[in-house]
Amino acid sequence: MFLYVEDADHRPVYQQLRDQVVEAIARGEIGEGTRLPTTRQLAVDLGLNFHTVARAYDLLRQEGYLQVGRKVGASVHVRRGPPNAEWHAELRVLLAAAYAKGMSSEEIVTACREATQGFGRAAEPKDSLA
Amino acid sequence: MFLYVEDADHRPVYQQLRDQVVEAIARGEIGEGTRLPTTRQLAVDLGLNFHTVARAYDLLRQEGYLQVGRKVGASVHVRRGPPNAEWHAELRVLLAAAYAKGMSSEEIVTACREATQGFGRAAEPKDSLA
DNA sequence: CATTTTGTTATATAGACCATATAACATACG
DNA sequence: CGTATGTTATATGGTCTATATAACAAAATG
Repeated sequence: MFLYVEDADHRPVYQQLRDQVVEAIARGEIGEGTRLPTTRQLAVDLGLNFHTVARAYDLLRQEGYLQVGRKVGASVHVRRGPPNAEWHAELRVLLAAAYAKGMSSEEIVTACREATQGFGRAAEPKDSLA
Repeated sequence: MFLYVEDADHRPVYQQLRDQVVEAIARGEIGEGTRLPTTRQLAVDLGLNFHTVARAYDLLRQEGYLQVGRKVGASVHVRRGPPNAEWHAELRVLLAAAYAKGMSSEEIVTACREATQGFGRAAEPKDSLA
């Protein structure tokens, strides 16, 4: 199950869920059309309030990863497009941290390449998650 | 001046300052030994409370970018070392977001390489900032 | 058409986080 | 010894996060 709550994680819970969905899409674990658990079901599974789950789903909808509708639930439906300025700014800060600590540009690029290993397109839409 | 406050930025102010110092080190604008403005001076310059600035400096000290001492102030003194697991996790999430939106691994690596352009080692220690 | 299911909206509370404020202390320099 | 700079302490107010209760709206199902 790719959705879970890490108490030791400093990110707000809704942000953790958002990040986990994004990574699952990138790894091809879920793809176009895959349905996610309902907000109430996932809340019960993870011991959360369904508003918290709904907040994660809404963020993912705003960012263009999910399609969410009443009665039909949430499913993956990615609005493709290049990263925005904020993404580039976040990338710069993150890579700057490594460079400032002594990593070379080439080592950084290698780390980035390694980070994308494991990414892949999902073969086909799935009905639900295991 | 590489330290400023962006009201539209969603990051807490102390985090913005932290990120700006890290980027300035990576770009070679400041290097080993460079002194930063005192917490009181920078607070006045930016219209902040000096506790807020001190919080940014303390975070940078904990993460190993600055050396801070009473009366002597803060200066760049980087504790070199490979990125930690949290850095790798943040990188994965960030790159996953781009991949999920349709970017290929090669395009992502290219974006990372471009993000490191502009990085460089500072020529020599400087007394203070312009 | 009624019921059920699922997301949405509204209001409220409590705790954590953030920035500020005031005050004082501790260390180090000149 | 006075000054400068960071550190610690306590407090306040606003914002954010997660939860809680309640109800509504849309859509699917039988």
